[in-house]
Amino acid sequence: MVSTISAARERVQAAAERLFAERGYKAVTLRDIAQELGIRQASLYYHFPGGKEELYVTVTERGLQAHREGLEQAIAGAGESLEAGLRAILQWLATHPPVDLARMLLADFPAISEEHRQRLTELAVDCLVRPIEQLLRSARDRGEGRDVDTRLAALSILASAEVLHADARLTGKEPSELVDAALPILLQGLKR
Amino acid sequence: MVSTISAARERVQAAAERLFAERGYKAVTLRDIAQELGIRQASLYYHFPGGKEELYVTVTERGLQAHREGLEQAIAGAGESLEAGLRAILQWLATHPPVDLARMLLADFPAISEEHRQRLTELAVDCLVRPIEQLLRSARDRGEGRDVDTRLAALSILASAEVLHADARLTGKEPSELVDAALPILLQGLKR
DNA sequence: ATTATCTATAGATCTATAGATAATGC
DNA sequence: ATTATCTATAGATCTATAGATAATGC
Repeated sequence: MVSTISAARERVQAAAERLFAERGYKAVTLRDIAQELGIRQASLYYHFPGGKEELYVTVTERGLQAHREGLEQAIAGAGESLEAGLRAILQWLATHPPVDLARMLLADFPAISEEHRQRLTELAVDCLVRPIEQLLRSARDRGEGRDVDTRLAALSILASAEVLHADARLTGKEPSELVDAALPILLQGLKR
Repeated sequence: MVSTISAARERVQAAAERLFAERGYKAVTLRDIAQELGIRQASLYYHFPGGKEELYVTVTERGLQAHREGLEQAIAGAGESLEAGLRAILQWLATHPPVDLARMLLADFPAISEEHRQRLTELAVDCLVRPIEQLLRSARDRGEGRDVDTRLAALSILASAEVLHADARLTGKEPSELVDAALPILLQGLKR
C-alpha cells in the first residue's frame, strides 16, 4: 500500500495552516501550534523533522494548491456568467483560510530560505492570481467584462476577500452576507 | 520653549514606522530597527523606555493619524468629483507606508497589551476607513456615486492600495502607473 | 518494529536593564 | 548637566536535538 498520510500529521497540518494563514510566519510559534493540538512543541518534529520552516512551506504550498483547485472549481461550477463566477470566487475565499498576499510577499517569504521563497512566490501567483485573471479574461473575450488590467483586478479581488475575513471577525457578520454586499461593488464599481 | 522632539528620536520613529508597516510587529526586531539606523539595539531604549511595544504603539498611532490627515487633505484638495477624490486617495496610499489592515487586526494588535489594542483598533477604523467612507457617502449624496456598502467599499479600496505596494515591489513598476490602472477598476467595476 | 508521543535541555535569539563613555551646551 | 550613544549581560522565549516511554501491529 502507498504510505497513508497519518491522521496525526494531517491534524498538525490543519492547525498550522489555520494559524499561519491568520497571523503569518513569525507571529506563530511551534508552541502555539502544539498547544492548539494538545501536544508538546517537540512532538511536532516527529511529523516535520525540518522544523518550523518545513511545516510552513508544506502547509502554505498545500493551502495555495487547495485554493487553486477551489477557485478553478468554483469558477467552472458557476457557469458562464462573470457575476456568477465572481460570486463563487468570493464565496470560496470567504469560507476558507484567509490569504494575505501582501503579507506573504513582504513579511513571510523573506523570512524563509531563498530556495523555498522563489518557488512559493511563483506558486502564490499561479494559484491565486492566475485563476481569477482567467475568469476576467474570458469574460472580457465574451464581451461581458470590461477591458481592465486583469492582474491588478485579480489582486484587488483577492485583497477584498481578505478584508472580508477581517471584517467578519471584527463585526461578527456572516461571510456570505459580506460577499453579497461586496459583489456589486466589484462588478459595477463605485461610480454611477 | 516646548520640548523639541529630538532629531534622533524622529529618525528612530521613521525607521520603525517603515519596518513595522512593511513586515508587522512580530517580524521586526529591535535589532532590525537599530541596524537600519546604524546604532545598537539597546540605544533604542533611550528614546523609548517602554521598549518595543511603546515604539510600535507610538509609530502606529502616528502613522494612522498621518494617513488620516493625508487622506482628508487629498480628498479636500481633489475637488468635488468622485474620480478625482479616489485618485487622490490611491495616490496618497501608494506613496506612503503600506497599510495592511487585516494583518494589523488579526496578527499585530493581538500581540500587544489589551489596553493599547482597543484604542488602536478604533483609531485604525477612524483614520483609514472613515475618511474614505466620507468621500463615498458625499459622492452618493451628490448622485455621483452608486449606493453601496460604504464600509466594505472603503475596506476594498484600502486593500487594493495595499496590493499596489506589493505589486510595485514585485514587478518594479511605478506606483503612479499602478494607480492609473487600478482607478477605473474601482470606479467602473469589472462588468461591461 | 513502528508510531506517536513525552521529558529534558542545548543553543540561538530577543527584549530589557545597568552602568560607562563621549560630545555638546550652559 | 543633558543628550545620545555604547558595552555587558540577565532573563525570557523559541527552535531544535537526544533519548525515554507507551501503545499498537506483526
